Amino acid sequence: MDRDQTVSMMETVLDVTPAPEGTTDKCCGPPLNAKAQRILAGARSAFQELGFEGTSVDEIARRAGVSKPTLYSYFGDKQALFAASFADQCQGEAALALSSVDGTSSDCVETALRDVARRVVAFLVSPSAILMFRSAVAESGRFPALGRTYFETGETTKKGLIGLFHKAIAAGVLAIDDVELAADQFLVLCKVDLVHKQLFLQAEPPSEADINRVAEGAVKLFFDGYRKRN
Amino acid sequence: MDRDQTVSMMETVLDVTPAPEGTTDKCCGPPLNAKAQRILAGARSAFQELGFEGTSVDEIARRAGVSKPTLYSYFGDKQALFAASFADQCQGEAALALSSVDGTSSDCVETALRDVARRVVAFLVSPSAILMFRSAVAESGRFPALGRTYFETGETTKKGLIGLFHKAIAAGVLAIDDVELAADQFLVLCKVDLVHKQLFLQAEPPSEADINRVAEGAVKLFFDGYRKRN
DNA sequence: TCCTTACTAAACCGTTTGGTTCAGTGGCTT
DNA sequence: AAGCCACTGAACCAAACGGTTTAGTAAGGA
Repeated sequence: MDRDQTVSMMETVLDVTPAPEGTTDKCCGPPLNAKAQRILAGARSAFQELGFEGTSVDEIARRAGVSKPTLYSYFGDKQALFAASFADQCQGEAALALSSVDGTSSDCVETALRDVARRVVAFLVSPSAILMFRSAVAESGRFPALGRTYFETGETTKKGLIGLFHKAIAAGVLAIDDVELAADQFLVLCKVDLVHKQLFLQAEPPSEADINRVAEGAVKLFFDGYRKRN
Repeated sequence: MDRDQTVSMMETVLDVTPAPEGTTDKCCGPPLNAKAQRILAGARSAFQELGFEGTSVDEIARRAGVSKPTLYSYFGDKQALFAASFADQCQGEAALALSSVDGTSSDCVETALRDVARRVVAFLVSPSAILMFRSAVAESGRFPALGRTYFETGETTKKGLIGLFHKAIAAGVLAIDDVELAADQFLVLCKVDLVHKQLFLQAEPPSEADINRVAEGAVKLFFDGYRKRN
């Protein structure tokens, strides 16, 4: 009867902790919040495949193997679940992306760069990165916060790359006046062709030869332009 | 359950001619099919803003200023309307994109290239290009035909660019062994930074200075790498 | 005058949506 | 034993969906 106290229910916490204090796990509770993780995983897979509007909450519950009320007890509504699932995904991918640029294996700059390029290309064309890019592009128009989250993820990768550049500049190997621009250029050069094909044609994942061709081309162009001359 | 009989739906007629035999236009019929155009325009704006699943047919009818039955008499169902609106959009943008690369104003290759780069960058960051990219990325996962259409649109632009390169190679100004790769590189270099920012942050359209910075950077890097030496 | 043609607003149909409620269950602790 | 707990499945709700039907209108040609 008193139908409309719906208002105060809407600011859900996003704070995923309605979980049991003592987790019901057998022992020392390896997945600190297993149910929430399963829900997030189900949500991610559904949202990636069907988009926000195309995904029903029932479908998510089905994929997560969880009842709908449980789902709603963890995440207040569909939007909150979407935001949480995307943030979770971003966090995972960010670590992966960063690992692509911070493992400077060689002391020869060109070799190190080639190494980085190969890893970056391989990362960018990976199914998970493609799916995530697609989600970000698709939904950030209506959910600006999501776009910002994704953008920041990319920025940290860029910062890592800029760190590399500064080292090479200090060593007198590279000469770059606009490092921001250079980093952006390096990264887009790693996207050449393959990402596009993965995105619009559903090409099968590129071969190592494809990856090498692009990485090689990127490094060559980049190094030709930014190598310190004489 | 029966979620995916989407396949054969996309090659719908696309042929917009359920219009009256003798068009009811006053005279020689200036807009050969004005109603269909209005519907397409309404559909485009709605789909771009809300996505396929997020857009209701009622909303399209409202934007087009047309009744729902009329809409259904022109385009059989929502998917057909979506396909038609996207194809229409692609056609428009393709012409615009191509015009960016085929107006070789100068006989100095570097100047001509700089000119092309500026036009390509300006095109890529234009609101319509951004919106279209977003649509293509968002929906091509579920509607592969759409992805292919968009990809082909990009390919024609690339072909135009490659034509330019061949002329410059013949003139002994550029030295390129893999022109496909070079064209891809040139185009992605024109996307640096600005497109990303436009896509994920809803930045206001970049200034001419921004565009020049990117175009300049692209040409410099490209020309450094592919200029014929000695 | 009457018929046809293109269109409209509005009601309608069956289904699905996001979200809630509820009765009940298995495992824990005390 | 009793109570608590997170959880489930199914039913339920109002709203919105894609799509169709209906009744009616304005214009043109005979």
